[in-house]
Amino acid sequence: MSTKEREEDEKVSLESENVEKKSEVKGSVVVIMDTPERNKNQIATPISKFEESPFSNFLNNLSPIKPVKSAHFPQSLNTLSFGSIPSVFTSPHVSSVRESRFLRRHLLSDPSKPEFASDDSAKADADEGMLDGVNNSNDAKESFGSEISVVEALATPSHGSKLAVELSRTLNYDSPSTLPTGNMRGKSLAEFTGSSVTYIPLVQDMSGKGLVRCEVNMEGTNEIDPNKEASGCDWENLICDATDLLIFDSPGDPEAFTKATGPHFRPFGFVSKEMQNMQGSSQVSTSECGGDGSETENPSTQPADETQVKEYAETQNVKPDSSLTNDGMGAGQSEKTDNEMVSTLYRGMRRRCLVFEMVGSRRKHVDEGSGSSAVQDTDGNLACNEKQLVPYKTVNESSRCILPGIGLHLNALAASSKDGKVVKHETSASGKQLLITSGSAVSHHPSVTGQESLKKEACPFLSLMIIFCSCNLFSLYLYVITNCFCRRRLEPGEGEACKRCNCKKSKCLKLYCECFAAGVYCVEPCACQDCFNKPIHEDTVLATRKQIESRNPLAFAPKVIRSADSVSETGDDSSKTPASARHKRGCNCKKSGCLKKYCECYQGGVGCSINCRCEGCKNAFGRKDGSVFIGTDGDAEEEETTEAFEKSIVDRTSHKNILHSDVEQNPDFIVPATPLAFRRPPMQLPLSLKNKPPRSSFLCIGSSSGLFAGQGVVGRPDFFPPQPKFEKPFESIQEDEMPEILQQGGTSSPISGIKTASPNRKRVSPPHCDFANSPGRRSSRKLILQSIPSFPSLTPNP
DNA sequence: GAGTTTGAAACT
DNA sequence: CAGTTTCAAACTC
Repeated sequence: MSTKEREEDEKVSLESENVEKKSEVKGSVVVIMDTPERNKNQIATPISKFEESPFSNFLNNLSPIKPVKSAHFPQSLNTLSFGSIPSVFTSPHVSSVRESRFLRRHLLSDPSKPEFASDDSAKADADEGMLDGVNNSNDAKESFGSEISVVEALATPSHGSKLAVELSRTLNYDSPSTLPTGNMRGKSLAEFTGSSVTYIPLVQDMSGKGLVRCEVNMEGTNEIDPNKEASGCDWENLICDATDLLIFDSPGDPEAFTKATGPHFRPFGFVSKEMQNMQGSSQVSTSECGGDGSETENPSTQPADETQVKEYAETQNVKPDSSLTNDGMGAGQSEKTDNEMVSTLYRGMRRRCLVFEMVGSRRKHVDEGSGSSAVQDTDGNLACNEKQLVPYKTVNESSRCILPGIGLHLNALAASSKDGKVVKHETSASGKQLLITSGSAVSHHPSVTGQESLKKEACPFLSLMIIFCSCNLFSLYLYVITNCFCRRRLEPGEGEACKRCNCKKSKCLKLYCECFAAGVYCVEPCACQDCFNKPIHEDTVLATRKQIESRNPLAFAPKVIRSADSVSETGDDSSKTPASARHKRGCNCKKSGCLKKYCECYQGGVGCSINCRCEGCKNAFGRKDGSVFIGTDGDAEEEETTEAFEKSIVDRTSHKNILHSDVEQNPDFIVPATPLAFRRPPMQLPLSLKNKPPRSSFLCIGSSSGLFAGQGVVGRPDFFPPQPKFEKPFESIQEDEMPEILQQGGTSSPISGIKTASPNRKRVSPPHCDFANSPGRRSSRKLILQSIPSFPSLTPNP
């Protein structure tokens, strides 16, 4: 080519660039993008325009962050952030409500609407922005769920967190892929990366870390990921936590929740499960099941699809996900592009995993390329990411499936719960402690594998949060933080509660399996053989479950029914009710005298009842003949004990704490937590039946508390027999997550009848935490959850 | 950790 | 519904 030709070409390119710039500025979808390089160059101009905008100034003023290049900043905001930002702040309510609807939407919207985004940014309020945000949040949630595949889950978890994740992801990862549709995409990598990069600085700045990196990225890097990852800001932790909280808290929309939590939960998605998963995850970044959690959610749901899609995308350069791009990508796409495309695709395919996948892909790039400094940033983070990636890449489907994202989350929790120290470790390592400082912090672990990656992504999110906080969203921010604390506290207890089975012949598809019976998937800690109780085999699990339920509709209902009138945990009430609890079916003990855990009544911490056919009943909680007080009717005594017990509880800041203490006193206590897990009742199950097991982790929490209160009152105080296995799950979780409504909600479950009987029904309606109140009410939780957003009224209402 | 006991779950 | 078998947890050593 002669120089002349070159010049001409350059001219052409410049023109095209200008066109692009204009289009970008306008937010038009169609942008002519050629090569990444050009894009890089191009980025500057458009940005400059924005720099001067009042909005950008506003941002600059608001946040301590000082964009290395202000120009970038605005742009990033336009493309990425603002579309997504709203989502973050859109209170959980919004997310919960709208998530399902918009999940896919944001992909489209974001890309197409730079303007839109900008407008949104300008107007924090814009509904559209909120919606998009929601959409983003959805994705984030999902992804988050996978990571969390931690906790959500406190499962679940595990909703809100996803929002944050989503947000971050959209900002960081999504933006590149999603922003502009069509041509944008082709070129986008460069630009997007640029934009994303620009965005990153903001986040990093927030953390005070990586301006340099940002710049580096800006200059040349196609690899957004490294930077982003590298950005390991303190905020990450916060975000993660927040996300977790959000996730868990916002069970509101069942669908959204389901999506967010992931398919896993549908069948069993129990809170307890999540908890377990979380624990596992934290412990195991490497472990297949637990560790995978972060990755897993999607895998479980669509492992095969993912891989296939990914391969397809890579080989074909085709974007499987139509939503992502209208136009094909540029012919000369870099691998990154492909990867991102793929990731994007994944996103469409499986939302939750996206984040992780994204990370993985990026990481992949990084690995391929010279090790990016970014990675170094936080060893822990990196390690985590790698771990995630490894499983993701190498691990076959099964391994991935093992842990749904949520599951991972839960595992993390569990781990944390098990070993609070461990959790702390993680948190400390990442420097996340900001929020976690509280002693309860334990929980945070969820972060470990999945979370960290998420966290990194979240950084942008945080920055945005900060900005918005300034905009009267601060309250929301605080709320998130608060939730984080709460959540974490719970986690420990919950995590411990995780059930572990040792099934060898039942394939964990029979009620012999505690995990299955509890409505949770088996996790790493389980020593089961030929286990089918995993997200991978979701269909099988569901089918089996249905079958069992067809025989016995109450098969998965809590074995111990408590009809406590409980009062609010806060417990001022004298009414703290005694809880009357009984075993659903009664025991049939003949040799144990109902004094050992062989006896389900005893195990459940309840006395034997008329329903029992036991012989020589000596149940410490109450004999069949009623000689011992127990639960059912002897309110007076019970109340006293109960009150005392509750007092102790009340003193404790959170239920978790309670659990902790209880656990300490009585190790067994922990166990129950797992069962909670029913984060979600089996999807298809009729509400009436399914409701009982508190489906959502949140629910479980609430319910658990209720149960807890009831039980605690009755049996525990003095002699702690074994903690009721059944109820533990519920107990562990409690927390604020359960809105009263939920509790009150319906008593569709068979149990309800009993509950109603309880003496003190007076429900004071403490704001949140009434879980304790009505064990029975839980049954209808499912419905309630749907209708009610987990997040109370926090509504930030910007 | 292996073996025994126990009672629920599953089967007939 | 009752009897038997299977199963895995709980328990013991």
